[in-house]
Amino acid sequence: MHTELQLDNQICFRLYTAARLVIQAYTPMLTALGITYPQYLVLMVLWEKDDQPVNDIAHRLLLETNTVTPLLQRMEKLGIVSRKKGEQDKRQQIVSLTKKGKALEEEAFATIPSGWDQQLLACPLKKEDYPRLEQELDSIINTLKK
Amino acid sequence: MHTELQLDNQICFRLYTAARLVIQAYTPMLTALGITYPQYLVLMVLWEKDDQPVNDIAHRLLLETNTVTPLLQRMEKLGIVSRKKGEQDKRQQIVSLTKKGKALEEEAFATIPSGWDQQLLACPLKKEDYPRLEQELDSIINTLKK
DNA sequence: TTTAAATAAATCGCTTGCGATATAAATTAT
DNA sequence: ATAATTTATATCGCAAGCGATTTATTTAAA
Repeated sequence: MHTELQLDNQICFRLYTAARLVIQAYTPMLTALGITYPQYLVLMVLWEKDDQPVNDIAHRLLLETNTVTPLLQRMEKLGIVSRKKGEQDKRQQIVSLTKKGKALEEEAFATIPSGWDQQLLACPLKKEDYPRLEQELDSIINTLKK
Repeated sequence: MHTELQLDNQICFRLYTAARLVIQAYTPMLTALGITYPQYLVLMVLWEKDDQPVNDIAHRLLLETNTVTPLLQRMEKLGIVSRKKGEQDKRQQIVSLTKKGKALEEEAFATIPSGWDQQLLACPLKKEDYPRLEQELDSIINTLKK
């Protein structure tokens, strides 16, 4: 019986589970908007700065282009982004928000932050605990990203 | 520009990213053992207690059986677990470690804990920070699980 | 300049994760 | 006991993730 190999001692299992459950908690709100969680992430990137090449979006999300390209293709089919070949660098695909993609920002703002607060009402984690938690997650992320 | 909808303010994005990167850090060690991360989770459950029905494994991992069943089928094909119909309750499938599945515990113990420590050498998170981090993740998990 | 190396996306194959549904066995209700 | 309900798995379809490879374009080198 190796305690290092017990599920209860695994920070990784907690991260994996917390991430899944938090995404599940977002899902009903996102489904109402017609999008998935990774699509929501792409939208947040583009709401911050429109007209970005695939690579920049992928880097911002710490994902590979072989994940992001199909994601963007699905989003294009949904009519929330458009893609066009880059002017200076023809290898690039510049991704832009459509009118529908831009409109989703207000829809998301109207439902998601408040809905999320609801979900955490019963959580013993207090508002003042979040900054440290975020910092600690960031230090894990920064240590492991290449 | 809604700050609530910025990527940098999303605890969820941090959890999602940290989980992915930590799993990526485990992957080379697991690949050497011939398994994936979710398969490793199932093995940890069975190393703790062998001969469990699918449902118990799924509950322990907070996963649905429609995720766990195919996972177990792949593990059976790999020869690390076996499944047999339950004696008392014939609806159940009792999952057991094979000799190979049991042997993997020592192999994992020999490589994974030390390999993981290596990965985090450069991480500013100190050993004494982990218990609180684990507690905070647990309170998120416990709040969101049904 | 012509070639070689690097870069940006895309494609392929496979494993997860999960909503929805189906099937079989056990439990409860009538 | 027979029917209705619940429970344990399994199956199906689709969206991610990601390793590996491919294609097009750009940059660097010979």
